[in-house]
Amino acid sequence: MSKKLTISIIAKEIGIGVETIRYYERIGLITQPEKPESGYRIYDDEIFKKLSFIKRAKKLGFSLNEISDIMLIGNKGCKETKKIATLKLLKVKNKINDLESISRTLEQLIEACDSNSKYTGCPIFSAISEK
Amino acid sequence: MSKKLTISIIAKEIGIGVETIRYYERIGLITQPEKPESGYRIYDDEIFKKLSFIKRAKKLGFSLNEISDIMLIGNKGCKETKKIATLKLLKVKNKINDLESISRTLEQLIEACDSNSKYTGCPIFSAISEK
DNA sequence: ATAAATGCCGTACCTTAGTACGGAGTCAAT
DNA sequence: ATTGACTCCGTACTAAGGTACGGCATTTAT
Repeated sequence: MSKKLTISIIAKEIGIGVETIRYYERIGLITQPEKPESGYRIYDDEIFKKLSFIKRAKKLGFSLNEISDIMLIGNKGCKETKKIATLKLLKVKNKINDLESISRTLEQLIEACDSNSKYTGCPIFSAISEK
Repeated sequence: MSKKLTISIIAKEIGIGVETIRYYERIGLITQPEKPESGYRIYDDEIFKKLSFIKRAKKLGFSLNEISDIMLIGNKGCKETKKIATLKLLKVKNKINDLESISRTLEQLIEACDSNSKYTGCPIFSAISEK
């Protein structure tokens, strides 16, 4: 007989924690499998697809909530899924802009530290202090 | 007599919540001012400088913990402050890279949705599904 | 003088995505 | 048969940065 797909087998295979799977079940992201009288979860192969889907979607920056929506919409609601992705893209781009502005400022300040004579205090501290 | 600098005056002036100031005091980011027998916090002008400092440092992406460190180091520990800023810059750049990769992928997927014939399902869903 | 506004404190709650724990039951191997 | 590994469940905890609440005291304005 082939090995039973217990939660730790799945977790190891996918590369996440047992508790993470239980957590996904708790929040309804995946459904709990039928359990025999022992009470142990026994999964079928579908779980690999689902957890891999979640893993890949997470890499694309989607939150578990968004992933839940995308899975519910499925393969037929392209318009809705595109909308979710478009909103996400917008948020990502805004975030990039914010971070790039921060990055530029930090670079300048660090540069100023390097070319700093000892007598004028810390350019970074001064920049944050100054009105 | 000039107005007493109560917590709500300060909060309004700086543009943060009263609870936020209390929170900053709780975590030791700023010190609670002396309180007269009434028990009310009465601030002096210094608080404006400190809260403005915090606000600006937050805009530069520093966490409250980092801000606490930077304030403690003050104007004379440029080397240390520069180190904090350099680490932050690194983290910011890494984050930007992550987000840019996500952004590119999302753009491609959204594009694929636009040029999608009705019969092939949702390119976004497919992309996340596919092994 | 009285009512409204503001203040106090401690605690709980929020978000997101998990992680940890404790006590009990079960499964696999020796 | 017993040990050790695995599983169950519910609950609490984590990070970070706050926000909200309840009950009471005080201050300010009318």
